[in-house]
Amino acid sequence: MTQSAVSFQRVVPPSADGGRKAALPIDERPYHHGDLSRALVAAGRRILEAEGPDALSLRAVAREAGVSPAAPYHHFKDKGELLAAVAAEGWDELGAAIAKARAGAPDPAAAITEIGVAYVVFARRNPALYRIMYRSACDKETMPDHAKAEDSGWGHVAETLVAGGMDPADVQEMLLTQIAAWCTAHGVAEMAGFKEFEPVKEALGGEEAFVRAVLRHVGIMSGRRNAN
Amino acid sequence: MTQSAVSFQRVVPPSADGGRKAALPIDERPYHHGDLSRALVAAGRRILEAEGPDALSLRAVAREAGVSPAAPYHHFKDKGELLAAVAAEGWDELGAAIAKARAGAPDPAAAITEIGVAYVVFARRNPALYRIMYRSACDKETMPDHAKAEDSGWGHVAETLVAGGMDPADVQEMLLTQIAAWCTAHGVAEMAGFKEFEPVKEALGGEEAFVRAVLRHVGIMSGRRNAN
DNA sequence: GCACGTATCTAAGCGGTGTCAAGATCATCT
DNA sequence: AGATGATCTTGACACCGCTTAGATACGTGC
Repeated sequence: MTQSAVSFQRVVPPSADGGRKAALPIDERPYHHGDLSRALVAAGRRILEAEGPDALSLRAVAREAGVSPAAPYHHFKDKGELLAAVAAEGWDELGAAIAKARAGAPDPAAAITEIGVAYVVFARRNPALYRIMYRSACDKETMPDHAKAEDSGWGHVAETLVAGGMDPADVQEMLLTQIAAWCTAHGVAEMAGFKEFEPVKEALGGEEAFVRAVLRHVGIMSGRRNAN
Repeated sequence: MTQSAVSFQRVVPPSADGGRKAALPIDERPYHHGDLSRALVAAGRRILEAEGPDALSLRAVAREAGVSPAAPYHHFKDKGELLAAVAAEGWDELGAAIAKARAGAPDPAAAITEIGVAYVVFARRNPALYRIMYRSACDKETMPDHAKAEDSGWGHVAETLVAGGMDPADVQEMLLTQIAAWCTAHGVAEMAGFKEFEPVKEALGGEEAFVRAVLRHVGIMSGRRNAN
């Protein structure tokens, strides 16, 4: 494409406001968005944070992106695929948070706990996003691709277990440990907000301390061995 | 009320077919149902089992019960309240399954594992119901009343821990242990179907053995103590 | 520099949903 | 018998996911 034909929809670069164009006067709105799929995902996350997962409709996302209700169908097969794209972003960010937590831990045993804490903290800070993330996974009964990639939570747990002395050839033991760790983190993530636990949280000095206590209580890789 | 005024809508007792009346000729259908709220919950469970949680709409429930779309609003404030009623039934049944599993265990340590297995088995056999159960709990960030009642999962875990020697006065330790157990069971319940775990399940001889292995791996109350 | 194919978007509409307001019907109490 | 309150229906509204048909703009080939 020649530079002479610079298209006017780039006057406001799409990344500047996350793809929102609804504020523009109608006749200044370009027919082609330019980067709609990314803008739709961004709009989805905004709605998610502002109004919760139940408000996340395809039409609302299109509205937020300043586009007709049918436009998203040219970028996503259906609503589920859009949600999966939003969820994928979440899994990536969760993976990054976990990597950071692991890097800051002094030894593998501590790393396992810190990974769990980072997991729960992420889920508690982004509850709507976390629900979307898990819903698409549970529906398909598969771990999301972004969650089992190398630089993801799952991978970091595996590496940490090996660093802590576990034999990577013992696939069964590795898997059982990873599953146990993952399940506990997921459970804590979904239940940590329950009002019944407020007293304990206060006694321990806040929710993060509470989470740490629960995870340590389970004690994945804390030196104990199983009676089997 | 006098017995002389026996109402004709009792000709077919509501429990006989679970409240379904759609099969009756239209002009034989009584204007008043007689036991609609119970029938609606029963209809909800039928739809849940037959078509999954996404098909569980208020209108579908009303249809299944042979009643107009607005009728449920005279018995439930909104859709959420109907779902909560369905969920409550689920929590009761889960409590019963847990009680049974606990009763069949030789000692407290085994009981904890069996309780967990019963929990996961229930969730895996009634996946749609289980999702409804947890959704209404997570939305309100409270344990469902039916789940924390005396003869419920939560109560049975507590009693088992005490029977195993834990000091009930140590509220914090009790709660942390219960939470850890509950979280693990919930996590396993939601992830046990993941395709990635198929090999391990086969190696262990089925899904129930797999669940047992994971739960034992966490080892709530299996004689080990925490490094804390 | 222009035409054409294709990607992108809009408009209109279908059947479905949750929810509400108004009216019909029935059980019961006086 | 008449009034009252509970229960159910009818009809409507706004929103939803999704489809089809047509409009528009981009970029490539000439």
